[in-house]
Amino acid sequence: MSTPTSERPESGTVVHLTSGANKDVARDGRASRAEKIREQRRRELLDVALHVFAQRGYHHARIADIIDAAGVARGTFYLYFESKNAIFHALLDDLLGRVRASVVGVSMGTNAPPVNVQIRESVERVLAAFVASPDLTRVVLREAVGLDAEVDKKLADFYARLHRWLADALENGARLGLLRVANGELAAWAVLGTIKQMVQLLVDGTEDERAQRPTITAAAEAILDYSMLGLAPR
Amino acid sequence: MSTPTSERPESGTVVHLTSGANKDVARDGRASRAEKIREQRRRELLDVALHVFAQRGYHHARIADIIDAAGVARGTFYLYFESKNAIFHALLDDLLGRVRASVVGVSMGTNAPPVNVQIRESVERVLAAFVASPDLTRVVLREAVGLDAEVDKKLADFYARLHRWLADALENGARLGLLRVANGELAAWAVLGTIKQMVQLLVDGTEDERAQRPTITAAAEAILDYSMLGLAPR
Amino acid sequence: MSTPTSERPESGTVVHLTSGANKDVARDGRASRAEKIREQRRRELLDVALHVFAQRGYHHARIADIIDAAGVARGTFYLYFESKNAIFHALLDDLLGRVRASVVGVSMGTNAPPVNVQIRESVERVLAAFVASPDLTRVVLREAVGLDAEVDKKLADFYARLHRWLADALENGARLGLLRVANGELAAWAVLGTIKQMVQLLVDGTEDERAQRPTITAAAEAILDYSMLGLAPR
Amino acid sequence: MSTPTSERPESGTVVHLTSGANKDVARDGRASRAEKIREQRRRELLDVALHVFAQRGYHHARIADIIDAAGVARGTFYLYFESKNAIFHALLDDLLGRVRASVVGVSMGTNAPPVNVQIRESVERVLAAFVASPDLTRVVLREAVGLDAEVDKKLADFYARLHRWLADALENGARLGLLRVANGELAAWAVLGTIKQMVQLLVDGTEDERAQRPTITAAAEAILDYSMLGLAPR
DNA sequence: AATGAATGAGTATTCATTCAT
DNA sequence: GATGAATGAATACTCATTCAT
Repeated sequence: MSTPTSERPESGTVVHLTSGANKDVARDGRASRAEKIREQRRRELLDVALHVFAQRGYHHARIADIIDAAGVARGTFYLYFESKNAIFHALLDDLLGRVRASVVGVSMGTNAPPVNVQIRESVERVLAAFVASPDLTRVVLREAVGLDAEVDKKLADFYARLHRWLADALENGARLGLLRVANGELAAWAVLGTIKQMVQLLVDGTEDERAQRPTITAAAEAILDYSMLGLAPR
Repeated sequence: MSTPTSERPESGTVVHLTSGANKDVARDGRASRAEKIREQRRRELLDVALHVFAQRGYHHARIADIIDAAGVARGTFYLYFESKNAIFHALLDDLLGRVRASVVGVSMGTNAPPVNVQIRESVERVLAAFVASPDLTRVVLREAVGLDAEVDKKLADFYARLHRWLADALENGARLGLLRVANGELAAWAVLGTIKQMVQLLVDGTEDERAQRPTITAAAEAILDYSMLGLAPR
Repeated sequence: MSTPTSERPESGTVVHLTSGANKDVARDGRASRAEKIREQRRRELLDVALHVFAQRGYHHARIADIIDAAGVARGTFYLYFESKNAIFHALLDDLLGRVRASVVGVSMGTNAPPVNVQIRESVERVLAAFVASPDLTRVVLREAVGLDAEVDKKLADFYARLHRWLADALENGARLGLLRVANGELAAWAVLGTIKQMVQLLVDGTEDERAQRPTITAAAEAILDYSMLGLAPR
Repeated sequence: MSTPTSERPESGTVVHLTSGANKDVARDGRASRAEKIREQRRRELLDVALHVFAQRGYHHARIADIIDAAGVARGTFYLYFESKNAIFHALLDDLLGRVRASVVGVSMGTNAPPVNVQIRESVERVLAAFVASPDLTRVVLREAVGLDAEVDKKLADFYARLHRWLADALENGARLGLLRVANGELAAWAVLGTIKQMVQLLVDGTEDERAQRPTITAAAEAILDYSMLGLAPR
């Protein structure tokens, strides 16, 4: 296997489980090892595929590119993924799952941090989840739309969920007198649009543009400043 | 030729006029007639292609689909467009051009309308330019990203231009004390993100979602309300 | 196009129709010519495919073999036949159709030839229909069974039809006192088995076996002698 | 291992005997046990393969189908059979061998049963040999022809042998004045065709056709009646 | 002996584009 | 201009077989 991009930090997160008490695990250390190797290869293929998709785009990426880069035989690819489409879905699920996990509700407990701080952190977390895998984010943002019905549905669901979360948050804020919201649904879409644009900014850009890219913190700051205070002088 | 969707308002304007008396156009009536017919066919092909792209997506759309729907021979297609890619570019240019044209600077003349009115109208015009061709907008938004380097460049330029326009406007507003702008560039991206999202909202959506779609005016209203006033109570 | 086997005598039989009065045919001599060329190519491909199937067997025959032998581009093949399977079906239909057409009922008219003569001629005609295209017969007999469900059905129908014809014939003969038939259905199968074996004999065989192959007449003779008189002395 | 069809009567005869006391077989009890187990597995694989071939046909049958059904690892298959082709050959040899064994010459001894009885029994034995393994017979009849050169040769030899046997029998019969034979060779082929057709009848057929299938005795009866007496009234 | 992960040769089919008529 | 038959490059996927453990 060659060494591909491997931008994914959580590549190994799933593996380190067998460390504690493992009396019954002795049973099939063999099996578990095989499992580990299998998982590694899967990750390798995912990483390589991501790289290839990023370079050539989904449609121009050939299975041959992936297996060549991974140093794996043709059939091996299909041992791990059903199809070219399937590996894209795996990548997509990966990103969407991670972003979803980064979204948490605002806690209203007495010793909870101030609401505005919570919100800022929430936004930062979401941005960070995307930016942690810029290639993946770029690939998903660029290639996923219109790929196939299932992908479309996944994306629609994903955005609908984010939208729901935002709309609920806005409504809560309004109820508490913290926010002034005319049309919660539309406003939530507006916020989502802002966030999406910032993600793109954080992740896209040619070489030289990348230099003047905002930091995650700056981007979150901008989102909140813009969303909360608006552009009109106060 | 069959009769396709033809969502484009200017689509039919040139059409079926040349039948009557054309004596005085003797100069080059022949040539001009041919020219007109040619233009008509071109439009027809564009309309049909848009329809096909909207139905099946760019990648799944076959030239055969287009010529079948247009009732035109295979070779004829290539008399009007260099390639499948070229007709997409034509469609893309069409939309981007129209939107670009809808963007006008804010006039500072003494008898010009109030600035906020001008801005509102500007935003509405942009939204309207997209919404005038919802299929086309949807196709461009869904299929254009990542299609090929040239398309990418066109889109990047287009958005960069919109961004520039917004950034300048914000800067002007700030200079005049009309706007409170911390980071003009970022803020402009934020506004652009909001607009893009609203366009998508106006143009996307399943059948039942379409019912609760905002009107252009409401969308523009939401954009301005959100952008100007922000969500925090004033 | 190269020159393949072309064992098929009726290759041109479908074409010679436009000879008589053709006032209205003037309309589209172009179209009819195109039609003719098309039909020729189709035949050419069928002939070549038969040759290839005969050489390598259906499963080992590659489309590449066929188009190489036909001197035709890959796509051209699919202009004429939907798939490799489809061209086999066309071949199969060809043979079965021809054999079916060779089967005629026995005429009972007063000035009709004697029944036994009619039967002999009928059997000879069937044998001749097979033997006229020995390669095709061999291919169908060798490759068709178990190829796919549809082929199986066609063959089953074909044999069922032959069986029906024989069974009816036997029954008629029995009614007229010309035949002694214990179990008409079984007897018909027995006759069919005899015929099939003879067809195989006429069509199969290695080079040197081919020398001692019976003639069609001898084979028909044998079939009738055996079927009618049996092996026991009379 | 799973439990497959196992239509073969001798399939289980060798099985599960070796569990009890095997002290006195100390010589090579180990080896013989291993041998027995091996043989058992081989049979199991043959049975399963036959089942799979019967269901999907040789070409559509995958090794995966066989090992899945047999509950055996991939490599294990190749410990018992060289290839997919090899297991088919084993099956084929099985059937042909059994049928060959069922063919015995007519005894002319003084206290031998009457010749006609012997013949009838011979035919019945052959039919029974086929019908004892209807699936296998069907598979061999459907899939073997045209599979590969070696299979073809085996079948040709097999039929040639049957033909020889029949031809000799006819000749003998003729010499003894028991039979009236014009062309012994051809007549033998005719009889063989009749037999083959009856075997097919006995073994083939859809569910409802199976009901009206003749018994072996009836089929043998039909063969002899038809072959000996012919269809013409005596 | 048994396992099953890995291999890689093999191929039917699609479809954008061309060009002779 | 218009036609549509012909082209052929391009590629995902299957599955029998191998071999290290």
